[in-house]
Parts: sequence; C-alpha cells; structure tokens
Amino acid sequence: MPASGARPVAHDPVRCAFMSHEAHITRFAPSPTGYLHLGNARTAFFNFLAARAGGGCLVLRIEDTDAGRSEEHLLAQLLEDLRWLGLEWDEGPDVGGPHAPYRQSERGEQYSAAIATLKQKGLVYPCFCTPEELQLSRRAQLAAGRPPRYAGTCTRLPDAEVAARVAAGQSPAMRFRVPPGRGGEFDDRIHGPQRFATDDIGDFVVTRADGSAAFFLSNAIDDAAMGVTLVLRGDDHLANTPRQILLLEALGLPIPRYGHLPLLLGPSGSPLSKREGAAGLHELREQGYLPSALCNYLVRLGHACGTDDWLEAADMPAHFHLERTSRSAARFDEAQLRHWQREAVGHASAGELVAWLGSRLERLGSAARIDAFVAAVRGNLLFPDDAVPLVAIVCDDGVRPDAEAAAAIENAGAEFFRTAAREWSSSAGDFKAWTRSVGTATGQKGAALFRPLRAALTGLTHGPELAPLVALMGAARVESRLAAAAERAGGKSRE
RNA sequence: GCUCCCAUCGUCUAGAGGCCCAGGACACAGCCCUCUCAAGGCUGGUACGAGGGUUCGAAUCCCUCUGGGAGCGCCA
Repeated sequence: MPASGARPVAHDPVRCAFMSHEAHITRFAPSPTGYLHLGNARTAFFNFLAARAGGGCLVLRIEDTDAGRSEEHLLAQLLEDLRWLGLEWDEGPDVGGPHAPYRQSERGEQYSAAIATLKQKGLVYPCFCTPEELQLSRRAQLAAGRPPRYAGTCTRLPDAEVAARVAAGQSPAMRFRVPPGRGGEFDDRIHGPQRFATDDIGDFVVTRADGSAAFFLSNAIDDAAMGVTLVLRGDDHLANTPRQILLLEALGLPIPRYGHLPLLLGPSGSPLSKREGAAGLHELREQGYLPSALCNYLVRLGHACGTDDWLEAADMPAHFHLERTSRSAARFDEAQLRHWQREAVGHASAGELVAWLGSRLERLGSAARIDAFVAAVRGNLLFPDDAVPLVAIVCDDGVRPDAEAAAAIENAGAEFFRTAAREWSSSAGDFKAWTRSVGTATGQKGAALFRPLRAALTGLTHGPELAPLVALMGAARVESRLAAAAERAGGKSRE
C-alpha cells in the first residue's frame, strides 16, 4: 500500500498522463448515525479502489452535523469496520491531514464563511416559513399535480420586516436563490452527460434555523476545500448534484467530477435498508465472514473486474476500472458471498485461521495441536462455529452418533468393531497400517470400511479426512469409541 | 404529480451493428473422482421486458410503452 499522505504523485499531471489509471482524490463521507450496510461499504470500497488504482488518495470525512444522533462509539465502530474491511485512508479524523478538521461538527467557520460570501452576493435570503407551513404548501402542490417546490413566500421580504421578525425572536433559515431560466450540465463518470434546468429546482435551505449548515452546502464545500477531484457516491445523489454544482459555482469553488454508483438491492430486490439485517457489514463480520471474502464479492458487485478468480487485496486496485462500473442496481446474493467465503478460507494463512477461530481452539491446548487441527479441518470450515463440533470430536470423551452414523454402526455389526479394536492395539497408532489390517481382517474396503470407522470415531458420516483427526484424538479415545460402537451394534442386533 | 436514472440466465456479469440461435462465474441438476463432506473434472437447463422503427443485418442505434428506483426535506 502507498504510504499515508503520498499525494505528490497524484498531483503530477505529466506523470498521470502516462498512467493507465487517473490519480483521483476521492472521499468517503459517512454520517455516524448507525452501522454501515453493504451498500455504504461498497461505496467506501470503490472510493478506496479508485484512489489506489491511480496513485491518488482517499479522504475520510465524517458528516456528523446531526449532533444529537451522532455518537462517539458509533464513529469508533465505523472506523473499525472500515479498517477491518481493509480500507486505508490518507486523511481523516483519526489520521489527520492538511485539510483538518475532518468532522463537519468542527468545521462551522468554513460554512459561516461560505454563507457570508453568498449573502454578500445576494444569493441567499432568510426564510421564516415554519416546517408546518412548508409541509402544508408541499401537500397542496402535490394535490394540484405540481412538483412540490418552495413556494417563494420569503423570497423578497423587505429588510425592515426581516429585522422586525428577528427582533421578535424568530430565527430564519437561509435559502439559496436558484437562478431562474438557466440550464446546466455535468459529465457523470458512470452515467455520462447529464443536463438539468434550474427551473426544476426550488430554492433550497442552506442554513438551518439554528444556524447550522445543511447537507447540500457542507457536503459540497467540503469536497472543494479538501481538494476532492472525484466524488463516487450513491445514485440517490444524482438528482441532487445540480444543486451542489450551483452552489459551488456561486462560491467560485472547483467542481469535482461526480460518479453515481447504482444502488445495492436487498435479497428481495428492494433497496437495502438498515432493517435488512443480513446486509449489515457488522452482522456479516459477526457471522464470521472474512474481510477478504467481502472484498472479493464487492469488487464484482456492480463492477466487471475482469476475472472470476480469487484476488488478493493488494491486486484489487489494478483490477478496478471506473468505466467498468455498472449503471444498474445490483442485488445482494448471499450464495455468491458464501462462494467467496469458501475461497477466502482456502486462501487464508494458518495464522489467519487461528486468529479467526479464536477461543474455539482453546481446548486443543498446545500450539502444535492447534496447528495440526487447523490443517486437518480447514477444508471443512466456512464459518468459525463450524470448528466447534470438530473440536469436540478431538477433545470430548465420548461421541454421540447422529442418526446416519448410528445406522452405519449398527449396519457394520459388533464384530467389525471388535476386530478394529484388536487391530488397533497391534498397529501402534499407524492409521494407514491400521485401516489396511482392519480391511484385511474384515474383508471390507472402501466406503464399507471407512464409513463405519468414521461413524464410530466421530459420530458423523461426513467430515474431514480421518487420519489426522485420529492422530489428534489419541489412542484412548479411539479405543473407547470402538468399544462403544461394538456395544451399540451388538445391543441393537440382539433386539 | 413533475424531473431524472435503470432494464441480458434465479443472481453477478461479458457483449460498445455482423465473431452471439448470446460467453463466464455463482446457484441448481446429473455423472466422474474419492473413506465421507468439501474441492476438482465433465455434462445439462434457464436470459437479451414489450412493441415499433433505422439497417442487407440489432442484445447492441432511435421512439413509445411497461416495470423498477431515486429526487423534489430546516435527513444525510
């Protein structure tokens, strides 16, 4: 990964011209009001990839202007989840940077300055309309079949009236005066050229009655102030972009490039919401999904990354191409995620798996036993909890066969297990030699030989390769389980 | 209601007028391999939303419709 704050390369136009990827300054700007869902996570990830692909950088900005709802622990959680996913940002609230602060709650002065400029230019006016009045007006317009836009009640209040109402204790919101009769355009990096007419846009609030900056303003001017060159965000902002462009133009600030990513849909095909539990990044993490699985899934969700093969995190930026991004919504499909989870487990190092399995391995005791266990069972794990019954096979005293295993045991008969026990004592714990001699002595081979042994030893008819499991469980368990199987088979056959 | 966005297998996608009676991956089904499961190998079914154009030729271009979504907030 490029070093933090490695920005010089990104700004060198000559250098950029020779690179296949553009160097973008991208940003992710979440508000810490809840857990990240997969859609946001993907937006963050794409911004990260777009930045890394061209040697640019990623800015993390926290939009915590909704002071009441933003909680400190949610912010910490957010940062942790992003890091867990493997994202790294070059500037942000925790790492600092040249455009600090990175929390909007601390950027009040910047917004005040912008408002002052707007006021000076006469592009903004105080609005005393109450939420109730606005609501009413909106409803009336809708009922009349008109677009619900600001009716213009306060557009031209005389200075005297404004002064009087302020003196009377009313505090106005500030609205941006949208220039009438104009057109505009911008080139969306994903959707292509977009046109808009200012007559379709009503005057919008730029400062709330309490003096705080509203989203359109804070978001747009922070992008400009932080040198962001590419804004990758959800499709739901496409129709908002003209307002931000108007604002930026009015302030004489640079307008970034915009790219609007299609929304992510839940399994049902409706937009992802906080309620669709399975799609929360944190929930997926708690279920045991590995970050590398998530990343491999996400690079292909709404993006043609060009390969169906497993990608290591370090190789992902090179496989990311903005122009390969889909314009239509993509659906979250857990079956597909599970596939990448399987791959992820397969590609993980032994150390990673040990950490992933955590306390579930405690009963194994020594590090050597843990390593041997992980090597033996890794092919049978999809989630950490899958290890629990396998640990039990190795560490529990007895084993309770499931229905299929019980049937297999009864089928083999008591004599089979008495023979197996006899051969075990003379094979000195050599699994191969043991099964070979059991086969010879009983005349069984293949499934007829291994299935009952597996059933007796593990209580299951499926599972990891038997040999390493047997080595891990030790001679005493093998002996007692063979005896138990003989008893079960004998008892049943007599009934 | 108005403005805007989107539309290929069940899902993710390839496809930028002939290479496509549409390819890959996941999922599903069958077979093979195998001590079982998983993996792997092979095989199979399933898609260009509808209707009009343009063209010698359209999944690809244009129009209409249909369906889905977003925006029109003192939410972000």
